[in-house]
Amino acid sequence: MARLTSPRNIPEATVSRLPLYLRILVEVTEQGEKTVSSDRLAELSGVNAAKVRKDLSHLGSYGTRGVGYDVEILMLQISRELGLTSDWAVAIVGFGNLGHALANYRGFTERGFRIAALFDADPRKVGEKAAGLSVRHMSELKEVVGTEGISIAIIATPAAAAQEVADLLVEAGVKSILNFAPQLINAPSDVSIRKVDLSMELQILSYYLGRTKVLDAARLVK
Amino acid sequence: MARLTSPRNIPEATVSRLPLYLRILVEVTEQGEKTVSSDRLAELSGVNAAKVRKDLSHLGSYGTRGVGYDVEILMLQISRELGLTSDWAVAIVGFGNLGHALANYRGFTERGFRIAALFDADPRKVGEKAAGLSVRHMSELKEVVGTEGISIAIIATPAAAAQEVADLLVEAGVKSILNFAPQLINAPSDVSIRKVDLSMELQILSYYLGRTKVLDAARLVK
DNA sequence: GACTGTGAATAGTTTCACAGCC
DNA sequence: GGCTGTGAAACTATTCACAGTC
Repeated sequence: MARLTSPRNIPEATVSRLPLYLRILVEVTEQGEKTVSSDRLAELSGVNAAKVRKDLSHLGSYGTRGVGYDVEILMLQISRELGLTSDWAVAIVGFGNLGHALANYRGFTERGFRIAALFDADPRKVGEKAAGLSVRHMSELKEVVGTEGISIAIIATPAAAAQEVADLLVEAGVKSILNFAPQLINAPSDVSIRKVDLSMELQILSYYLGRTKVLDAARLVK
Repeated sequence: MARLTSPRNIPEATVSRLPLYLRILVEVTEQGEKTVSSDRLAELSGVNAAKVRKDLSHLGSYGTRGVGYDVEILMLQISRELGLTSDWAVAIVGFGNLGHALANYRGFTERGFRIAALFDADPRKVGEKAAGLSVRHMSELKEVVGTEGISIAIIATPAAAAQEVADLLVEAGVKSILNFAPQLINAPSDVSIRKVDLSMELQILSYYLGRTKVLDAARLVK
């Protein structure tokens, strides 16, 4: 199925920054501040002020010239746009080190993502507990996705299992996948996939380390 | 210090894909294939073939028209460009769930990143063990960074501690930081920082979930 | 005939700069 | 005077399309 443009279409780059602004706004609220300027948001988020304004303009006009943005209203608008007005149920597949850590990660629940089920293919792990849940066997996946109303799944399996797991998830009706396995996942185009590859991040840092070294060397030669 | 352009300057977007190609090439080698075309690399990496070719052209001309790329040579060139020809020593700061999981993560060592030290500010965690290492107290950080030759640090602390930890790391001479704390980190411009915000990833997925819902609804109305 | 390397075209993103409003 | 909202300009990245090479 082809992806249609949504009613109000927000650029990808902007979407990926909205959660950041939301986090900052929560912090600002906790400080008791009622309004915030694009300059202040820029400072707190590490994003250029013009970019903040352009990003926020995609949500509509919720700022007041000369004053700034009403923090409360802006939070609401961003939450609404991101679909965070109700909580989402999340499943974690793969109960190794990473899956275990993610199950216990406070940040998810704090931001309205309820970890609703844990799965593993290894019968020895089935029944282990974390975050008040027992690990279930993969064979239960389809059923549990239905009963728990799971919309988002996190893949934290070894690379070799990732595609198979993704297929099962798609079959069960999951439309959003966050993939931690270092493995490309193919899925129908109506399924959103994001990936986090931890080793890749270090390898990218390694590149820039190299560049700095070259600079240092150049400086020494001078 | 201002960031200078490096000798052969590779676009950021390309740099961030080089580790991906490298991973694919390792897989291809294991299959015993000696050459690989941009089409095949595209298929295996989920990147468009023209983009693959343009990316690789930034390394120089290591392909052969009518044949493809020599897998061995290409791996070597990418490794060299990414500065992965020797292993890097990595420190993990923060020994909570996530820090613990990262310490045991096989992917890092498999790709040449040696976890060389673990730190935590909590005296009760000091002495705990993971991956053959004992957790050390933050007060030892500066010294250990020197003796272990640590170039890259991973911050896996709560948000509130992240900036302070980053300051200590910078003071100790660390030039690359991977930040898992949901908190902006400020550092001198010669320090590279990458961030991974797990909740943000789910929030972004939530946005696209919302879009699909709208589509489904639209279909139902029709 | 198969495949790379790359200019040219296109698309997407960021930044500037300022008119317009409070 | 302070600050938003936004066209226009600048930059970055992607994709096309094909000449050039093996």
